[in-house]
Amino acid sequence: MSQPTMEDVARLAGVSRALVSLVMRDSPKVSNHSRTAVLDAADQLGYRPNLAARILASRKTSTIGLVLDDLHNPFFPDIADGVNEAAEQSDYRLLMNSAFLTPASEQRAVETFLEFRTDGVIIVGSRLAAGAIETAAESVPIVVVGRPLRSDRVDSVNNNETRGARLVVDHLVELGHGRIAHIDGGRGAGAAQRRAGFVAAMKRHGLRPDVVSGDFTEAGGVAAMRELLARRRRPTAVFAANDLTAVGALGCTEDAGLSVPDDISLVGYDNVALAATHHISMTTVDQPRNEMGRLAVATLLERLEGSRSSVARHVLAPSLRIRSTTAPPGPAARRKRAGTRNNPGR
Amino acid sequence: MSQPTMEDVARLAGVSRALVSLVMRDSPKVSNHSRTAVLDAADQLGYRPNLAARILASRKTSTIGLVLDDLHNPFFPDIADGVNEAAEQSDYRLLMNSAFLTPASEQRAVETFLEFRTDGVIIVGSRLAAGAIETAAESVPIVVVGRPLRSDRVDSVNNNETRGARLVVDHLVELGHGRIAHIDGGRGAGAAQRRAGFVAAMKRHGLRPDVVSGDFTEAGGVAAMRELLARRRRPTAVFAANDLTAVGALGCTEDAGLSVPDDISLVGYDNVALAATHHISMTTVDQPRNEMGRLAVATLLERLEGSRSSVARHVLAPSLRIRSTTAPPGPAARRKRAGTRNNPGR
DNA sequence: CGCCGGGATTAGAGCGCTCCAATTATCGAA
DNA sequence: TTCGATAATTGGAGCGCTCTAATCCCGGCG
Repeated sequence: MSQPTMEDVARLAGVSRALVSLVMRDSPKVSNHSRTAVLDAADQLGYRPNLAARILASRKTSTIGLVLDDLHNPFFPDIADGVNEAAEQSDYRLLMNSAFLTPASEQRAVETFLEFRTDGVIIVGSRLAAGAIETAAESVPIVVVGRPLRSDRVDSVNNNETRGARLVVDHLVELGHGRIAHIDGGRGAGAAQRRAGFVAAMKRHGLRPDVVSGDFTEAGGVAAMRELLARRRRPTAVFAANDLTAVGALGCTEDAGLSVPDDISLVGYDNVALAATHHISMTTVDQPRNEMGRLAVATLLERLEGSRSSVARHVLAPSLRIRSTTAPPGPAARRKRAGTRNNPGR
Repeated sequence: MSQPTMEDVARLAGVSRALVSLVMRDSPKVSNHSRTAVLDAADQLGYRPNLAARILASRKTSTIGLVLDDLHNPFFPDIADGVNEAAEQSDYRLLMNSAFLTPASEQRAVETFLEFRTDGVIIVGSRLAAGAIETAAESVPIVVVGRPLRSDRVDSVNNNETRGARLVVDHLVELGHGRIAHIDGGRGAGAAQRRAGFVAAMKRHGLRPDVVSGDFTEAGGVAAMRELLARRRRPTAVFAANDLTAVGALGCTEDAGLSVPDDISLVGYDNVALAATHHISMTTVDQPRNEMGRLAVATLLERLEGSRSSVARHVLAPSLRIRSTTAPPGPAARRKRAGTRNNPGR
């Protein structure tokens, strides 16, 4: 299990260690003859460069670290896809870590990357205190995705949360809803902005904003919905902070023998693939996740290549996707729509 | 951005580099006095040990690498949770990578860990050729999860695929189904065994096994189901290779105006959280994913601590979860059940 | 009062690689 | 044939840490 080193390869190939190093890095200034000799020897020994040594000597890792808040939320893998695609086209290798929904885990993940001295770090859906991110950014360029952040040192990529929330409220109000509740994302990234956007939009319409707390998970959606349904006066529409929460709320509502959207309209956020399936067909707000991932990498590379030193704050436009979980409220509306909606039958 | 080194800390604290090293590793043989001095100095400088240097000098990374085939399939995050929990209780740090469903990406991910010299690697749902895994295992202990493998050097953790498939077929046959199709997982991990299990079980019942190809993705499920529905004689039941595929098939079936389970019964595999939601309520085969993740770590640690040198092949028992997507076939059965099934209404 | 033992500390030799300056080989031109 | 230039190769000095062996320090003991 003890691995061969460059020294071993050099000896076998009958050249110097430095030459082997050049070959391993595809330097053009190596004769074909010695190149093949080295490559053969390396192959024969099963040689593989030692990353740690390489990093130590070269003082760069050619690696970017990606921290995802929650792998169970499809939003994150979607971003990861974008990040991966962009990273593949660069010379950087990707290393990931999950925050498993807790700040402590996230901190640990980031810390690992800092110790590793990755060239850059992308944090998606950070739950860290702004100060902690700021501090980390002192030692490595960081791009935060999906977490609005006003910092003049940390780059960020977001969608316009306020606007997204407004799109939802406007849509529901237009349908005739007045009692609209919001299941928020608690301390999750972007939750505060979505909540604020909801409150502002409601007030704009002269409506009373009603917020119950959630946590961006499906279970959280179930719990919050249960609470809402238990009320004397139920809301006629519910805006969940993300699709995962909305799916939980959907299941809970049906469990209670109510129908969506006949009894209650439901809106999510993110436009995760699941929401788009015929079976769920959730009205939601789309965030261009793949693009956000790619943009995060591009933003990071600008820093790494030194082509930008000022802070970058990208804010992409969200868009409403109207599907089958929203409809006008009340029995009248329900009757009016009878027979016109597709009904999966399950 | 240039980081302080141990040397800097030592100088500031007025001690030697070696002492700082001891403090950083919580050695007990350091006086309280110098410990605080060092810690203060480190803090003041914002010192963070350099992982690369540390690894190089100590010849161990205290890191285990985790490679997941597809983040979009909740099966993998579930396993990751188990792995994380177990890793947290050990002294090993976790580093992840996604294979993004392609062998090439997976190979790259594994390669990164090999160069990094992680102490061990856990590959979940590997698509690599057995030979490639075997080769990699020459330089680092590897545990493969969710991919049956006969190797006398690579440890593995699996559920009994054959048995899982049999549970499904038996259940469907018991309900009265005869025309049962299987949407397989193509080249995905474990797909071959599930397929074989399906074929064997069908034959045992004297039925003709009908297999169409899928790829463990939702899109694959949609495509395969479309093909099945287009047939002159549709199957009365479909066994999808995993839940993701089943969800795709479900949506597709409903799109076609058919009802599950009235027109077609549907079974998945994995028992992913999504399948358990009231809204989907999918009959499926449960794999103890969290436990599998933990077991993978335990298995790896045994190797690392040298308490086992023989190969370990854990095979856990799958179990059937009967929910609302399976029912007896045919119009008669349908009539019989009229009004008895819960109907979400959407 | 010198010596001993053990805890605390330190010097120094690497770990496997990159990078730079320096050396050697190669080759055409004068 | 010689020289300069260019190409190819090499030695050696680190990169920032760990680890072993050696040293230091100090109180207690004979």
